[in-house]
Amino acid sequence: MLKAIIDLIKKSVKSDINFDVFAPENAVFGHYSTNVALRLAKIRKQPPLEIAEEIRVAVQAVAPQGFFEKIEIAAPGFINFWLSPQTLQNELKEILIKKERYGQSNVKGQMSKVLLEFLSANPTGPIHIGNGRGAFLGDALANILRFAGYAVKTEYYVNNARVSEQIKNLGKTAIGESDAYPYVGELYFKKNQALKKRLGKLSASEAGYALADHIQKLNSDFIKKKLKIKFNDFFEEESLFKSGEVEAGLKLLKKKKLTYEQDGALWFKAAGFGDSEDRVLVRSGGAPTYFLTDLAYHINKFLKRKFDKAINIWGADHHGYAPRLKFALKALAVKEERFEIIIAQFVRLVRGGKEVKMSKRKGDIETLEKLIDEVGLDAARFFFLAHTAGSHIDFDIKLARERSLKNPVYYVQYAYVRCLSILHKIKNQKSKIKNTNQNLKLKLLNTPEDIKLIRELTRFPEIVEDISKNYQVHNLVRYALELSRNFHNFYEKERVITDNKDLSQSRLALANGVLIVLKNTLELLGISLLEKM
RNA sequence: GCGCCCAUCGUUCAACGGAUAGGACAUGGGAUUGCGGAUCCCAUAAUUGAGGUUCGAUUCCUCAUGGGCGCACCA
Repeated sequence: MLKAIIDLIKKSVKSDINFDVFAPENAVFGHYSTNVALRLAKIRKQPPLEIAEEIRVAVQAVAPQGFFEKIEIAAPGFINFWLSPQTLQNELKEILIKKERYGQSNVKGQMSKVLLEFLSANPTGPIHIGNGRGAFLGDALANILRFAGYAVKTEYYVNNARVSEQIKNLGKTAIGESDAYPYVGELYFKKNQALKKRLGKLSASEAGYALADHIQKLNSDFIKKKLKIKFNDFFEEESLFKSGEVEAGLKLLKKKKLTYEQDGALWFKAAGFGDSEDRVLVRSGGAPTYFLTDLAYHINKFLKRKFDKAINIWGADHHGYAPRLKFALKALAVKEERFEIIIAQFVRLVRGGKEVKMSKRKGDIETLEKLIDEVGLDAARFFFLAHTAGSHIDFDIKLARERSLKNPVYYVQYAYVRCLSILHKIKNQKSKIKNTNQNLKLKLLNTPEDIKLIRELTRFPEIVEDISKNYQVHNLVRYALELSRNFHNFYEKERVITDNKDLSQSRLALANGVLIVLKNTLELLGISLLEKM
């Protein structure tokens, strides 16, 4: 379809034009629609409806016999396409053959090696609810990108540099010289007096480093066992000092004449690359800033490990920092399209309609662990993944608990269980219906419910492909809900097990298709597949 | 003061610049003799305001209003 359209355009227009082929939200406009005639109208100085008709004829000429049910033209100039039942039935066959590979693709050529960094909570305290958003988003996005054919590594950056202010302050807190992190005693020393004793003998910097190590171990353990998120690597900031990469990074910047000294500090000429002001790399006391080590970290990502692309998921409180790093990488000739920062807006915590103000006073931290204990991992994960990263969302803890049984995640899981239940029933009945792809009479799947359900299944690869480009993971959550709805609807109106053996056989194939796609979807999202509920 | 993000049914979230703005929760009705009722069907209900660009604007631009977050030789 695209080919016919593009060929036609090439013949008639010299300049490039942008047009879309999309699946309309409203089913009355067909399975696919295009606005190409509208876009072409001005260039060709011709009425859109006339162009649309021309394209319709051209598409029909190259389409295989019976591929489309119909192609209609609608004012002001859309061309709407309906796939024939036969086309859809063939696609169902594809699903049954490809199974868990259905929707998978291979990215060839450039930009296929991707580093996805996310979560990266400071090792100065527990992981809180706000971190949850980036955590689930990163994990699901990694799954989706891998499925779409990218070679993805996931990484968690541990900010544990001995020389950093935060580690020193953490250390001071540990040895009783500060109360910068007032919850430390309650959370980490109360049940571990030995740790407190051990740290008490150390300098602030060493105590901070050791405590950060202890905290990070607890956090990593939580991530692995309770969040069920696996990282390929935990990359330690401190390691950049040990390896000499911080020094090397500094040398590189100096060599490129991107630095200067002023007020005893070393500055990076960020303003020259579009930043609002220059930035400090080395403080007047001689200590490197976070910016310098972070830059060394990104030099490591791009120049040492040679990732084609680095995607960072950050909380909204870091958005002001993003331009600095972007401009610095630009100065080092790292192409802009190789670096992507996804800003996840804050989650506003609400309890029974009232905002919960996060405070560092002890016992007042809304940890992600507490939330998961209250509402369950699947429900929490589904909630966070359901919204686009840019929106400011409210999380009502009270409501989440009260309504945990009404969480939409169960709607999806129930669809899966229901589907599975039918297949088990057939198996147990030792019926004559066989679970096989041989001699299927898929043309029997011709009721509106059959067609609608198959069509929904065939959207899966398109959704995955879109997300691999726009990173809008919430679209897959919405798809999971829509597919489930379609299945529940189908279930009410049609039967899988009927008196007609051939029809039953075909419907069984359809149920298998639903199971396959639903499984693929939930696995990408990281939502559990339940056998029964 | 400057910058980034957000504003959509009662509530909470969707909608690559496309056609009749979609779902969930809440509210009000309805669905029993067959595959699991954690389901299905129906109804009520929304684009913050004022301009602009466009064949077409919830979407882009300007201003206003109201929120979130930044603006360190913290991370």
